[in-house]
Amino acid sequence: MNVTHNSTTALDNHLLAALPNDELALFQSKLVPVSLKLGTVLYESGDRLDYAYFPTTVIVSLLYIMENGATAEIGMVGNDGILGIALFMGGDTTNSRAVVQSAGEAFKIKAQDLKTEFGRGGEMQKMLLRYTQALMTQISQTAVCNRLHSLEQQLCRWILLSHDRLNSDKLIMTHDLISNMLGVRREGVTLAAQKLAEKGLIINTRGTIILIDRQGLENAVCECYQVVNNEYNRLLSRGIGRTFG
Amino acid sequence: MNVTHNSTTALDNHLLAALPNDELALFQSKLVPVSLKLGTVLYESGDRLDYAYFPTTVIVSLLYIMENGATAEIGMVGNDGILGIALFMGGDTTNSRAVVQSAGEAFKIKAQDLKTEFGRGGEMQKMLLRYTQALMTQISQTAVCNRLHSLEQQLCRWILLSHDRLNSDKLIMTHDLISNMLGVRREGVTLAAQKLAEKGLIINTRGTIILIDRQGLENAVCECYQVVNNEYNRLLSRGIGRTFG
DNA sequence: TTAGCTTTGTGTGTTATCGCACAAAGCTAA
DNA sequence: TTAGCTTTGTGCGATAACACACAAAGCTAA
Repeated sequence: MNVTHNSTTALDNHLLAALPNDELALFQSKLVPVSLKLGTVLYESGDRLDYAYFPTTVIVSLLYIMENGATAEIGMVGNDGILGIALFMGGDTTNSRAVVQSAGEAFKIKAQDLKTEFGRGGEMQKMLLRYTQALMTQISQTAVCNRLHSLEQQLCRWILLSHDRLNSDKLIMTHDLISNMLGVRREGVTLAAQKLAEKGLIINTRGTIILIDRQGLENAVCECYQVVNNEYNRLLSRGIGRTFG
Repeated sequence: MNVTHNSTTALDNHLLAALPNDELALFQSKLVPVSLKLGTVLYESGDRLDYAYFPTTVIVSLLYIMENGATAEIGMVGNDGILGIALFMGGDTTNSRAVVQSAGEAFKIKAQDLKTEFGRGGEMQKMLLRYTQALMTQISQTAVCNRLHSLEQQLCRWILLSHDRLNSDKLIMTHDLISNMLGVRREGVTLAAQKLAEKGLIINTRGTIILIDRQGLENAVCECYQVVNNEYNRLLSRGIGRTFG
């Protein structure tokens, strides 16, 4: 293969890992490993999608961008999911920007190949639809969380979501970037992160948040986190969150 | 038919109307007309779905309910859509409460019948998936709107969304109910509605909001409204919104 | 017509977040 | 080591929405 620095396998993506062996075998030749850097934009809002991506170690944020440039995250996709849902849902284009929030690896597949596989109507189709429903739950819970919960709680949620999709306790992420995800001011993130640090849950260093008390964060987070986690577990019968670290 | 008070036809639902005649013909015998009163709960969060519903004149809100009883709407479904997406997406249960926001008519279909039709993979399947994507856009836009826009703008948006799905300029709706939808205080809705009334866009009467300047509301609303409208038009090639009176 | 209920209107003080300005600290490369 | 850039910390006034309390107005049914 032409990319040698990708050390992950298709099985590192939960969706692919859940496929029956024979379906995955057929599919696997279409998968091309790619390495994605922080800040890479996989899709811009309105783009026609040429590829879908199955993350293994990369984490991608789905952002909506307003006319005035303000941004807010509607969902986060890591090794639990796929990017490019619009392909099989029928839209071909997306309304969100997909941007790499944490550098890492993924497998990409040509749009037409994914559509063909989906059209076959096998286990792959069922799984993609169940994943889409889980993502809808995540987006919905983001909507109500944005409405009803404090910034500190939402930051907890965001840190936990990231940590679940990461094999590390270090989130390489500035407050400024987080503020773009959460759709709040940078200073607001700094204040909230300070409060979490005072409680001994994280350590703030320049450009990095170090998670030191995962259980404490789970105690501090709003219910939204667990609701979404439960739904992923139920629909994909393969946990994220607690099944890590 | 055993229900005589339903004067609407399947074609009053945009999804059904968009089906090829032969597909609709096969399907139509499975559709049972129902009349739904304000406040009726079609699904409770966590319920297994026994029926799906195609609204013709009824409007249904999808609400998320928090542990402390607080509620917030994630989406609104009228004659533009269907209730019971989880059936074909594979979940069988839903995380939201579906509650009648404006009384009216709908056609219901047994869960298994909808699944069977979806499994056939015809135009019906494509249409349901495209609708689901449009609904995802609505939910996503709700998430960012909750984060970034003022209550007054959001009330505008909510009134316009309702009006689009209604053949009337009178929204029979108390401020208290609206506050549950928007996830804000009742007093907040009263204040915002007063501001809109001062601008001559609506008239507030007890239990009813009368829309008197639709264009004015469209000027006052945030971009979120039109973004969602455009996506429905694009995906379902049948407008809501401007295509009404 | 009156009593009771629902719905809307209003006042007061509190809190969370915002917007802006700028200082302090930490990296990086000449 | 220093200069310049990035990132974080902090202060302050403004604003939007909150919580609570209660008055006023509008319906409805005895």
